[in-house]
Amino acid sequence: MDQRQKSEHTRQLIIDEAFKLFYENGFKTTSVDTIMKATNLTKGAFYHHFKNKEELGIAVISRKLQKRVYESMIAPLYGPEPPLEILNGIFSKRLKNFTFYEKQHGCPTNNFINEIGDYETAYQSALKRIVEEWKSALVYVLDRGKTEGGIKKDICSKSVAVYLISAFEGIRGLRKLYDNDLILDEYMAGLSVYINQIKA
Amino acid sequence: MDQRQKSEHTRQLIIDEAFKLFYENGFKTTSVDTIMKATNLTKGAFYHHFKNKEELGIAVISRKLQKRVYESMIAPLYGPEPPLEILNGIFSKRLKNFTFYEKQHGCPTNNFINEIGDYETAYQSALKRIVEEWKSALVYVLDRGKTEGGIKKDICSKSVAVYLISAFEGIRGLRKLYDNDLILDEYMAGLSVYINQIKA
DNA sequence: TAAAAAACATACTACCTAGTATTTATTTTT
DNA sequence: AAAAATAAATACTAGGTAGTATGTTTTTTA
Repeated sequence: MDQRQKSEHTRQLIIDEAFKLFYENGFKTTSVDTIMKATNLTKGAFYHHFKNKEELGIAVISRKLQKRVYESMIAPLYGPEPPLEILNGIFSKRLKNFTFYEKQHGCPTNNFINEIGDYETAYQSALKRIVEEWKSALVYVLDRGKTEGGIKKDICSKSVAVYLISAFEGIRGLRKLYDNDLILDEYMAGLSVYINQIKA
Repeated sequence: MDQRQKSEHTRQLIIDEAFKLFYENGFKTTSVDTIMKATNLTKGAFYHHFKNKEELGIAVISRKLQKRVYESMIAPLYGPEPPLEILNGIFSKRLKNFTFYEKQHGCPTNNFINEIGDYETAYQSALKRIVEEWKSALVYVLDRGKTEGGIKKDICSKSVAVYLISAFEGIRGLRKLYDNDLILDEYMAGLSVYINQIKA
């Protein structure tokens, strides 16, 4: 492995372990020491690759989080299936298939938003970029539904997109408080009322 | 002031200052020292009134948070106005009237849920109690709408309640990322689509 | 009014925290 | 192969952290 590859590998390793620990224990309460212990490297390596903890936070958000959201929540929106079917898959079906671990710890993006979304503009911007990308993709699929048929033409795509995202992030937080999926079932039934209203 | 009153006053002072600091800077990152500095008392006073920081956290949730949510989000649900009007007031109108400070820092309950909702069962239970009380009140007003007319009889009150709460908590988080109310307007338009669907 | 108890203050401990300074090992370049 | 550059380790600093031990003041009780 040449130097460039090795360096990139280490950087990614730090980001990966940091993401995991941030997700499980929170951003502000996860120390650089703890992260580096998880990588089996030392503090020297950390400060060689990152200026400070904030730079790592931004990297975790814009590299790791962004990618995860894109793969699971955004890319499917550009698929060929009927819009309503896609929406149901993203906002409903997916939920029940989360692991215990994912249900317990909620949505990584939502956790970041609520923990450090009001902390510094750098974090705000990085997180906002994710939300905006998601919103755009939703507007795209809703507009497609309007032209192809299946979705009412008189609803505002942006508004529906925001409401869908809000409810999804909200339920991922609420689920943390419970030890079973009942609240998820109720959310899903509540969502289907919504989907029903935008159906043409 | 007799001893009992004085003691209760101090306890409440600590809870109030703690709530404020937790709201602005997070629970885990607000130190006991910082809280006691805000009260102009010392650590001795703190550990006389509370066993440890966790006990304070629980007190803030079950005394301060619960009360706030009750007054602003739950009590109005038992008012005499038409159900749909009440729902619009709670989940929509209220939003725009939040102060800059409240928009910036989001919903105190939601912040707690996302920061420590997966941390310890003691926190979970205390937070769950708030959500359940809110949910019950929503079910009450939805059921009233069904019998009095105004709300469709074939929707599941519990599900609609959960979906409304989810979306509300979600948007209070998202709003942190933006420096204006556009996202709130979109949420409100998205909500009105929902309200429209449950209307009889 | 003396004793007891409650309310609080002061001073401390042991440990964790982000970040720095310096050294060593490994590659890459010349 | 020597010089330069990069990757990473080690050892440190200055300050924050929850919690404790003990002392002092005020209020209540007997």
